Amino acid sequence: MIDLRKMEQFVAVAEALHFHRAAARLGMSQPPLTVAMRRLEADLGVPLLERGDKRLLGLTAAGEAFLGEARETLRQADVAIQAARDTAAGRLGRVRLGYVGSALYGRLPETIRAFRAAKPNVDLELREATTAAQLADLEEGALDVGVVIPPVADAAGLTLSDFDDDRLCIALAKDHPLAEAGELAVADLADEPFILWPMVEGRGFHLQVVRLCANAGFVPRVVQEAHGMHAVLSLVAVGAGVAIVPASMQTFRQDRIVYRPIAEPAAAFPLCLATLASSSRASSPAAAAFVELAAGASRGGL
Amino acid sequence: MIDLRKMEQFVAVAEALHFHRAAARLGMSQPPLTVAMRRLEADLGVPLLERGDKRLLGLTAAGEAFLGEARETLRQADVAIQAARDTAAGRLGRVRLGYVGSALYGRLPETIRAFRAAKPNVDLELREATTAAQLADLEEGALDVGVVIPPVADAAGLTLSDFDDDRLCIALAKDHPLAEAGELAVADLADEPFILWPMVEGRGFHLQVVRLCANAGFVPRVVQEAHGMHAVLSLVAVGAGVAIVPASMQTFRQDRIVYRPIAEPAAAFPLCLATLASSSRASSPAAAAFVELAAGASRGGL
DNA sequence: CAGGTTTGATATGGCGGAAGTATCAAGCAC
DNA sequence: GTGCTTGATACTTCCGCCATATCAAACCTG
Repeated sequence: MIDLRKMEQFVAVAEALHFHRAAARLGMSQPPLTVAMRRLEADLGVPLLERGDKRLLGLTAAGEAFLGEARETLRQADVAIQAARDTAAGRLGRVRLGYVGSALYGRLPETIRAFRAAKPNVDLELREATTAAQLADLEEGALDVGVVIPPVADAAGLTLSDFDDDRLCIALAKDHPLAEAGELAVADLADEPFILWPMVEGRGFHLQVVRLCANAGFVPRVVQEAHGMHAVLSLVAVGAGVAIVPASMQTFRQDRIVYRPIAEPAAAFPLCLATLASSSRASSPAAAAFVELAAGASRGGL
Repeated sequence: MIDLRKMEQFVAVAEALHFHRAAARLGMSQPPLTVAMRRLEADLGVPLLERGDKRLLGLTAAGEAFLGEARETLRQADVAIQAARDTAAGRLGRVRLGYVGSALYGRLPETIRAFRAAKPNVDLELREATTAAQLADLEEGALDVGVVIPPVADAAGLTLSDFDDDRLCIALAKDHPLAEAGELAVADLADEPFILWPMVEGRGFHLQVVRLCANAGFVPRVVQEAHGMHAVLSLVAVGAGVAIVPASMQTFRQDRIVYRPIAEPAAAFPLCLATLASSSRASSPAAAAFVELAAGASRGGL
């Protein structure tokens, strides 16, 4: 019989293309894995692995086809188990929500609060991660909903919906020469020292700022990287440089900082909700409810 | 471990709400089924069945939730198995088929139609390309099957098989002086104005014609290039010149055109199917099926 | 209420599958 | 060649599943 265990083993072998490493990942030894794969092939009546002389070369076409469907089967089996446990525990569901760090300064916190209030029995798991990591997790079924920074190459069956439509603005020390101006263009900052948060933490936002400067014809001279938006603003306050931040940061008022809007249309800073097309349909009604609530709030303004 | 067998058993029990009948349906006896269900519940850590005093009353909420997802899991597992088998049998998959432009005027279209009808679940991707480009793509694994013009230097492990055995013929305006002749030699055309399709579109065919003329001792005087075989024939029809075309074009009868066979053996215009030797074996059964169908039809005449 | 029927639970033995250890065989690197 | 890598094979052990046999409780029937 072809059971989930064999599928799991096959997926490991197919991914590692190496019996020994696959066995290690499965926490077993190599010989039974070899035997299991031969047996799986025998049960299917179809070769899945292409064996060169004493070395795995790759998957056959059938192997490729089986790999994808087996992954889906394992994911679905997990859904079944979770569904039973969640229901028994009185939970109506679970939403694993990923978000890029910069989303915390927009309307995401309010949305989270609203969802928790509307569905107190749904587990909302929060995970900060980059856009790329979230998309990967979504495809693996490790995430239900992601708050990501577009553009997103829709490799797999991802569904996107607008979530937040923030803009970027410029944060300056109050006594900065440019602080008097009404509206600034990004180009005005060409010679200013920049404070930016590091590439590793919030890659999408980092790129957004760099791209905005590139459009204005210069490369920002970064004098300081700061972890976290509040650290960035603290450095701006002490006059270390200027920063480009989400406009929603203006809610954090501080005497020594002034915010100036950015004229360029390129200063738009939208966020999208991404879900796996198949996931929102069947396997997670709770996730669908989250997306719906977020979209509804979006239409209703804030 | 929770495997597919237990899910299958649970579905049977949940549907029958009766251990004996469920066991009968599963082709097993009742006692192990009872044990299996207890074990399933223990593994999940959740009761699924509501037991009245010595009688199954129904499912718990968790049981209901699990039932649906378990059914889906079983369905998906079946999809995985079928996908592997169908792919191996060539019923499912993808064939990337390259062809030289002139192949479109032979039996390729009919072959494509027959294959699509025979294997509706196989993606047949069509790409027009020169012989050289196809051979390169085949070696890179970017193409599964190519319809090419021989001769082909079998650099790598390419497998060739005869596909089409057309001949070239001469197309003349009906009132052309040579139209009365029975069979013509290419040399008879030495002083005629030629209509040819351009080098860029159908390089192999272009060369074939030029070579044929060179064998007959002259260089064709090309008065007009026309994109596409039908454009060529239209120009022939209005008396702009003569053309050498695949004999299969004779199926496009037109009052103002006559076709004449060419005596020379060099007027053969064969096409071959090329596949990567290793590919036809394992990595693409669908491609192998295409080749087989093409070869079978070839043997069967038509 | 007695006795049989229905329905599920329990006990035990056999069989098969899966994992482990040990070992082998073939290719590859130095 | 020597040693390493990588997969295949042999054999043993152990665990889980299934079947038969049996039990226990509830239900039905006269």
